[in-house]
Order: sequence, then C-alpha cells, then structure tokens
Amino acid sequence: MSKKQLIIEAALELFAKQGFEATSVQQITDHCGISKGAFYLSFKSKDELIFSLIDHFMMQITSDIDHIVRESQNEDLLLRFYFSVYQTFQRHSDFAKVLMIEQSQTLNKDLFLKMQTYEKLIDNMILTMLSRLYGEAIEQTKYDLLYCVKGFMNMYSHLFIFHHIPLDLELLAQSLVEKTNVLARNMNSPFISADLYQIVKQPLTEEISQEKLLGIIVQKVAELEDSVEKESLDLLRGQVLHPSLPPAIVKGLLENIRQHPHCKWVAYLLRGYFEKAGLL
Amino acid sequence: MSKKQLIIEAALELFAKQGFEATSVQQITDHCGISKGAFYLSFKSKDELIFSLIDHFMMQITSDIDHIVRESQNEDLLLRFYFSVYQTFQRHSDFAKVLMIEQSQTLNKDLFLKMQTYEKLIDNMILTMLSRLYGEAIEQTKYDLLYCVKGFMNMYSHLFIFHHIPLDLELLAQSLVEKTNVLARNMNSPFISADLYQIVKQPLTEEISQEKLLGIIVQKVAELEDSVEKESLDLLRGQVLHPSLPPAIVKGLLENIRQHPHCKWVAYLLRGYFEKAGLL
DNA sequence: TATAATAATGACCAGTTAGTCATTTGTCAA
DNA sequence: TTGACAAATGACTAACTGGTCATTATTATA
Repeated sequence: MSKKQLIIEAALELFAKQGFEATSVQQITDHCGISKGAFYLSFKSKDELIFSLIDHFMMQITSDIDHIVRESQNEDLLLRFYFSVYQTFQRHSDFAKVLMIEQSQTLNKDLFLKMQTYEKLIDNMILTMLSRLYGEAIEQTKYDLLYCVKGFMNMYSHLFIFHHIPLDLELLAQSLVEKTNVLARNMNSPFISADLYQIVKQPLTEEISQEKLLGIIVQKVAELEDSVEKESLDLLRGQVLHPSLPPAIVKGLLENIRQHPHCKWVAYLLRGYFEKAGLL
Repeated sequence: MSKKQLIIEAALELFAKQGFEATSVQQITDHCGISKGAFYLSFKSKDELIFSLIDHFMMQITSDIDHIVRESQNEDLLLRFYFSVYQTFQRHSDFAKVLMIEQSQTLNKDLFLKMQTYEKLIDNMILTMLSRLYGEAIEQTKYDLLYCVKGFMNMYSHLFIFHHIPLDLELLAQSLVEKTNVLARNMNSPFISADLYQIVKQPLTEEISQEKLLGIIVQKVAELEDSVEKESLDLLRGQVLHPSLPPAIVKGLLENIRQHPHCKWVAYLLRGYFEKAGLL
C-alpha cells in the first residue's frame, strides 16, 4: 500500500470518529506511525488530503453504480442497484459517515463543487436507470422519482451508518424496489419539473451563461401557445441579446410571465440575469 | 431582544456559513458588536451556545408539528403537516442548514443525545399521524412509512436550503401527500420491523440494561411457537439471569435463534450483552 | 452630585493548530 | 567502505483558539 493510501485509510478512521476539522494532522500521522513531516511529503496540505480522500472513494462508488446500471438486465436492475449501494455503504461505512458528517460541505466552495460533480454523475445514472425501467410513463415524474430514490438511499443508510447492526441487505433492497415501483406506477403529481431540476443542479455560485439562458428561453417559447406570456418571453429574449428596453418595461414583462406556471423558472433566471447585468 | 437571543441569531448566521467548529467566539462577538467578555456573561461556554441554539429552534419546530398533528382534521392533516414543515424550513433556513451541516453530531455525545430526543419526539408525532390516517392497514409498514416521510422531508428540503429559489410550498406539500398516500396504500414488503426500530432508536452509546433485555426476551418467547428457537431463547434467558453455561453452548444457542427471522435482533442484543459481560 | 452596583471590555493566558526546514537516517551503486 | 542521494524526522514558528479577569464604563439609587 502506498504511503498516500496508508494516510488516507488512517485519516478516514479518525474523520469518521471526530470529523475533519476536529482531527489534527498530528493525530493522523501518529495513527499510522509516520512523522508529521512525512505527511507533507505525500500531501501539500490537510485540505489536499480530504480532496484526495473524497476522490478516492467517490471514484470507486460512482464506477460501481455505473457498472451495475450498464451491465444489468432490466428485471433485476433496480434490485442490484439498491443492493450494491447499501453494500458499498456497509463496506465503506466510515466514508459514508464522513460524507454524512461533513455533508455537502457548503463551507469549502471547491469541495462543494467536487461533490456536486459526483452527485450529478450519480443522478444521471439513476435517471438513466429509471427511464430504462419505466420508459415514457414517468417522463413527467422522473425527477421526483429521482429524489425519492435518493431519499430512500439516504434515510435507510442511517440504519447502519450510526449503528453497527447486521442487516439483510437483500431484503432491504427488495423492500426499496417495491417502494420505487409503487411510486413509479402511481405517482401523478410531480413537483420537480425539468427546469427546476436544471436550476438546482446548476453550480451554486456559477452564473448562468447568456448562451444557456437563451437556449432555455427559445425552448420555452416553442412550447408556449400564442399568448401574452409567449410575446413577453420573446421580447425578453430580445432584451437579453440587445438590451434596449427600460427597467420598468423589463420588470413588467417579467411579471407577465411569472404568472404562468411553466415560466416561473425562466422568470427567476431572467430576473437574476438582468439584476447582475444592472438592467433592473 | 435579549442579549442571549442576539448572540444566537448572529451565531446562527455564521454557523450556517462556516459550521460550528470553524466559527470562533471572537467572530460571533464581532458580528453582533459586543466584546468577547460579554459573550461569557450570557453563555458559560461555546458549547452551551450550540445547545441553547438547538433547543431554541427545536422547541419551536417540534411544538409547531405537534400542534398541527393535534389540531388538524384527518382530511387535511398530511397536507398541513408537510406545508408546515417546509414553511419552517424556509423561515429558519439557516437553522435547517446548520442541522444539515452539523448533522446528528455523533462527535459530541451530549449533543447527539439531545438531537435524538427531539427526533424521537418528531418520530412519534409522525407515527401518530400515520396511524390516525391509515389505521390498522399500515401496522406492518408504519416504520417504513415513517422512514419514507422523513426521507421526503430531508431530500426535498435540499431544494431551498442550498438554493434560494422561491417555491410553491402548497404544491410541494400536495405532491408529497400523494406520494405518501401511494406508498401507504400499496406497500406490502416493509423492511423495518418494530424491534429493529426499537434498536435503532436506542441511545447509541448506552448499553442495554439487563432488565430491558429480559423484557424483550420474555416478549419474544411468548410470541414464538414451541420450537428449537423458543427453547434456545428460554435457555438464554436463564443464562442472562444466572450465568452458568459455558461459552460454547451459549454460542450454539445464539446460532440457533439467529436463523429465525423474528429473533435476529434478540440474537444481536444477546451477543452484545454476553460479550460485554465476558461470557462469550 | 456621590456612591454603590452592575455591565462591558479587551489584553492576556495556556493550549492547540497547520505547516516548515535543518538535521538525521536509510539505501544502494561504485 | 565510501559517498551521494533520497526519505524521514520532530523541534520550531506564527497564528489562532476558548476562556479569564483586572479594569473601565454605565446605570440606578440615595
């Protein structure tokens, strides 16, 4: 085992017990029998360690899930998915605990972005899986289904992250497969629309690019029937390209489209965009 | 506003941004324009602050939920429950964030116990609500339903804890009501049995008392048909009261009952108990 | 106004931290 | 055995921590 790996393993154990902040480099080096100086031969800083640690495990985990989703037949796909996820949680329960404790890390921006990248990957795998399983039927509800699946993963993992109880993972997976099927086949009132999902998945701090914004607008315009909303949105598209209207008009146009349930998010995006650009 | 409240508000803001550990007392006092000394007139220590902070908000939140569950008619109970929960998350989004970041706090034992107390309260309210709504029909699945409800609460709260997006909470609540109904009426393969739930809810570090253990065993013995398992369990009950059998036999008896699906938890508890007592 | 009582301050303390670097130890070819 | 190079060490630094307390400012009372 390389020195890096040795340190990562030792650090993981301590982080799971005490958290990242509360664990000192000295403790880590003591715990794996090397000197403090040696630590800094492997890692530039304590921060680099947590980054490496997260990469180390998240790469394993995401590739595991990817493999399952790619290689399984439809009939046992979902079961194998849940089983594999919980097996991974069990195998790397310390890491799962660290992820829980240090959850999402809004604190450190870089770390947050890294985690978001992995989460997006996993989201996409789950979405692929759901589409393969249920097809067109869940087109409207797939993002809600995604959230439900992730909610299950999260909640049930508490069972073995915080308690060391031997669990029948096969049974657990079966139980969650049933829940997922029940929801997929009976849910009719989704909450998370495609564009809400897109917004939420946008990197937190990164502003939306003009290009992307225009893309979303054009798509929405195409969807809409002829109406005040459609006309307003089209005018706003023009304003994004060549700002010429006074703030009052822009504000009014935004108010027009905000009423339409399908346009709420575009309105939200546009308001943010114009505000940043000093046009509101 | 009292000085204590002033400090709590300021601290909350900083904790939400940086986390508890990473926020110094100096930063807090700077942020609310008082001296470091003045802080220690209101709180004995930094720890006491986080305790007060959690009490301050959790008391509000739990009593809100309790009120809803007590006062609502069955037909709009669930809707009002979800609506109120998310309204609270929105109103106290900083606190929700702190709870997320500092989640469950396995680190500090006292804090963990405090949170577990509140969580138990909320669990019981949700269970009461579910039983009132669905009655006997969910007797077998109620703990799974509880986990699903909590999973929804958790997952969907990400939408506004990490993004400041205006959401239609009424619609969100409706959507979750449907999901809950769908699950309650169609789920047949629960995973969380009454005794598994009991174990998980047991204070983490606290060992099980002999008394409690005997109570569980007696109950199980009463449930079982005459069988090897029943006899084994009864012998083990004797061993708890008056240890006399050699480890090998105890181990064998444990193995006997571990096979029976209803006895897995008792077996788990007994193994832990005998190990602690040096009888295994 | 004078006095007592209370509230607030911030320099200070002892302890801990991440990170550095002159020095020692180990390794291996000549 | 020697010497050159790499690996590893741990005492050290500067910064920061939670918490204290002699001192000062403010308020209430007489």
